[in-house]
Amino acid sequence: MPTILDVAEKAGVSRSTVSRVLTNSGRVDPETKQKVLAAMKELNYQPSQVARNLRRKETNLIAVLIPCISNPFFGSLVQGMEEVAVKKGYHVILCNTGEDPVRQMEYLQMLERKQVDGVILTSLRNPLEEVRSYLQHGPIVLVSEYVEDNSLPAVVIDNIKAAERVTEHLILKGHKRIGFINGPEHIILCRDRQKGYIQMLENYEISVSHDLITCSDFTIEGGFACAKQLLALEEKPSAIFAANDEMAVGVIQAVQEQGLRVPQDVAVVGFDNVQVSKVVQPNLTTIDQPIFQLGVKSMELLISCLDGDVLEGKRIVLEANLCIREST
Amino acid sequence: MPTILDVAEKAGVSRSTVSRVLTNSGRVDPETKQKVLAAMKELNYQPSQVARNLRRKETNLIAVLIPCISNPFFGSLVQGMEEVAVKKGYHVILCNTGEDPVRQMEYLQMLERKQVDGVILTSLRNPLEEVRSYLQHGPIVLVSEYVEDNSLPAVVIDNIKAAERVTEHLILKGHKRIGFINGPEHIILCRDRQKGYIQMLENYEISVSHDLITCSDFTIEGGFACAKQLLALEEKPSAIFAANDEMAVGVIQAVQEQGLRVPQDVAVVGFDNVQVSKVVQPNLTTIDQPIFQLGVKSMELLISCLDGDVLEGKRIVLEANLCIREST
DNA sequence: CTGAAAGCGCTTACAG
DNA sequence: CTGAAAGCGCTTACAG
Repeated sequence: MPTILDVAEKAGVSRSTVSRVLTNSGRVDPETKQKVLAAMKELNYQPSQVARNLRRKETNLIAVLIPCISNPFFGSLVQGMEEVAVKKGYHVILCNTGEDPVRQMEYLQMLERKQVDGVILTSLRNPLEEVRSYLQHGPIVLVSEYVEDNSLPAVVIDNIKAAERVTEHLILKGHKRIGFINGPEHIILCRDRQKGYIQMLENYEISVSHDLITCSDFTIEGGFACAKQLLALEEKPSAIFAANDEMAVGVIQAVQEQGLRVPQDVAVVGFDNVQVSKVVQPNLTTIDQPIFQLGVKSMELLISCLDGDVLEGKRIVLEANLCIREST
Repeated sequence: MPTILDVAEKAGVSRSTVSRVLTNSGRVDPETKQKVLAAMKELNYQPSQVARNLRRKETNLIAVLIPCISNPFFGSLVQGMEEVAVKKGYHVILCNTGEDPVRQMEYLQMLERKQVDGVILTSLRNPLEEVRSYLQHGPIVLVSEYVEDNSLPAVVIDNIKAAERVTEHLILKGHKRIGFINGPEHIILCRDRQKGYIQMLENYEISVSHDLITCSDFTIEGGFACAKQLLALEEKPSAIFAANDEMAVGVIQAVQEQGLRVPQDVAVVGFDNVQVSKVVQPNLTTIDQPIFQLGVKSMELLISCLDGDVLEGKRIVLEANLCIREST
């Protein structure tokens, strides 16, 4: 592989000069520049990114930590991030945590070892203190996740408001016994969705019944199991709100398995508006989460940090609308 | 940030020695080692990966080029790759090409610039010659894609055989007019699926009717449009085989929109066995492609190349079985 | 406008 | 078992 020195020799200049044309910095005589360019072409020269990185103390790499890339929600999120990153001269290192706190910390160490310039987190599985200690090595941005004290910048939707909308929609349709299937409770956005659900019931002076509130794992199977449990209650719910679309699909399957109809016997609402919501029969009423945009904005935010912007505690909130289809 | 020199000073040794304990190479007096370890701990030292990379001329990074990470098929594929990579001390750089040949070449340049040690490609959108010219800079492995001359190692399924199985299954169910909706024809695996379809028709001496063969883009909408076209024929097909599950979902929607039933009026088969195949009603008969395993094997193959194995032209073929459900 | 020199933070023969 | 020295391939003040 030719190095910068080979180019310099071939062009009859010093490597400083080659470097200048490489980085387009400093004044270079146009004629000299042509000679250098010609030499580079002739040798088929490509600068070593690693050497440049060591010198400049940057990597142009961003670590993106997500629970599971085979989940379409995270797929869209990462897609948004990647497009922005490439446009700005960065690349994305994909880090599947499998929700494992240990692996999350291992990936965070990439920041410390100067393997990446910054990190985007989609879920916080470790004490905030510990995560924050990595900030000395580079910026960290949260997406679809945030911390109450705003000590880390975040890009989110208003999950409380979204869940309120869903609940109000069901109430206005005449439902009073509304089941709720939440995701894992350690996730703040799940707690928010539950808050919104409860808040809106209270707004309409509907008593909150705790046997109607269940909790699962964001999978079809999980939603199915919770729905069976809810449908086995003395006083069955006439509507079920699941905290994501996959679980809502499981709910529909459980309802139909009991010989009941959606929405006539049980109305169902999901959350996210991923592809399955338009495939399942009946099509799912859901919250249209701007997944791709969440990815875009989070990467833009991170890169603006890297460019020197200070935005401790900045929180960007995107709009998420209710998308009414056949299941309610 | 502390460097190796800071550690050396604190421990009262040379940086060579620190480096030796860092890399666990060469003989180091146990006592000296303890001193060094203690100094590292005290300074909270982490070696710079970039400096090590420059010196060792490796990056421990793999570029994975895929058309679109928000597609669950590629999500599962990448998940398999990432797990293997991390286990072996590598990280994955995610490269979304959007099927754009120009972007594909740009990403390939990462190999030349020594930003990555190797590349995995899921689709070849550029002349083989050009892609092969990058081999001088590092290994390239294909997955779910291959080249006829085996000049690049590949991990695949036997798409001809799989399509034959599908077609035979339909024939044995009594179907004689079987529509086929293929993916983009420039993709070799699509050409193979079509070959299998035609081959099996010929085996059973069923004439191949070219108005029954259509071609689309692997999306639900694309499958829907092709199905409408097929269903508008004078002699309608009694079964439709789509080259992936998304298009098969579109087929089911088109059939049902016409007031026809699946499978009684039109049987439908997909390909891949992704999540939607179990959500759509009726559940889809499909080819169960070992997606995650394709990812695993391709990364293992690439890393074995990096470890020095020579495997030009190696082709690994995984099993893919027919998964019969309600749509046939 | 251009070059000589130092330095980014490691690793690795080579001596001892 | 340990250290001094060279070097990976760039970039960047500093002189001129």
